[in-house]
Amino acid sequence: MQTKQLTKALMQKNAVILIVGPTGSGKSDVALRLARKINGEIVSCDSMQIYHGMNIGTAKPTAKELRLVKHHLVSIFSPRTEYSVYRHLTLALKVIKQIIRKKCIPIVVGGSGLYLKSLLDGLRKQGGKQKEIRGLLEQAVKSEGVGVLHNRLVLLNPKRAAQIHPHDARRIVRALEIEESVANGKCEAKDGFEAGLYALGYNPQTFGLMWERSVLYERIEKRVDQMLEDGWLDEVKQLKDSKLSRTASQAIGYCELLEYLREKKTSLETVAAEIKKRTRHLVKKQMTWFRNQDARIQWIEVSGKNFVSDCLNQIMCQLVSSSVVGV
RNA sequence: GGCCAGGUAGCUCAGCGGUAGAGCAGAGGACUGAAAAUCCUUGUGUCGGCGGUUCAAUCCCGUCCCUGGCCA
Repeated sequence: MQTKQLTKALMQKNAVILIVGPTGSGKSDVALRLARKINGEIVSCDSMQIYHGMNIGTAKPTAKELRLVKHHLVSIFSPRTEYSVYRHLTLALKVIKQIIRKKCIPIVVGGSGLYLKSLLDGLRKQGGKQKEIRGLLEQAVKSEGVGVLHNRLVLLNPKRAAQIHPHDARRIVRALEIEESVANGKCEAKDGFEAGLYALGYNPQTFGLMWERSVLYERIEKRVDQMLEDGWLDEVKQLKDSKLSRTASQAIGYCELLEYLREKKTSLETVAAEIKKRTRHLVKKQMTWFRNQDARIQWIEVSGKNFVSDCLNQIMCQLVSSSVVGV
């Protein structure tokens, strides 16, 4: 099958290709090659790459790569803004629609599990962050303890309470925030649903890149060193005066490097080790998520130097066979 | 060479006459508007070697080895 035909077939089927996997798995490289081959545009599904000024540490595609293929939802917000799953879902859906209208194939790339899941399956409409209510609840966690709040949730919404561990303050606060904002009439009852790709009639094809963990760990450690060599510290210096939002400040490495710049209490080596550690934790968490959360992912075992080409071939084969068979 | 302090889980260290425990790392898991976040589960290791005292020694005594500090 010619790639032109494939593109056409994919378009007719309303296909959206998704490439997922842990950080450092090479998703972006594979996606870039695929996009060039089948006339695709890339939609980032990454909670940190949406911030401009945070490039090296979030492993964004290079300027050259960004020029080569159209990328969406990369560097579109200031690190001072808060971001959320919901916001990402609405933006991503909009962008995907536009790409298809242009007769291109959307290729979603990312490692943020929840973002991917919400994009595929949608999100319950339950009202956004209620600043005052959440603030009070967070106070209450400090003064009364999580246990008290969990008990309150048990009374208000026993079903939800049963799903959340009594120590998980963050989720308990959010759940109570929803209950209370509905009770206060601050938002509508929460039975609506924000549809995802499946419900909207798209045809998602999800591929996952899976490495042997120890090999991926090695890649990641090298990558952190490389980022520092590439001037990550200078990038962080630029951010020094702009207060990172609650969400942006969660990005691995940025807070650590800012602290290092502020008061050189430890060596850069120690900071680098800490960054590597957090990244390893991330990889592990992502692997757990993808392994258990979504059975629809078509896994591709990755290894070796030519993994980008190998992956690309496998994905092309799968796409061809699925459009011939007619998924 | 002398004196002192140490040698306990992969790492940092608690402990103490009845054969051990925390934090971190590692592993597994959860996940519905902060997700690169948040939370849960999981610890047998010649307690440096060898001798001795004791019913019993990681713990006391002797000795040897190793590490750090101070004095020569």
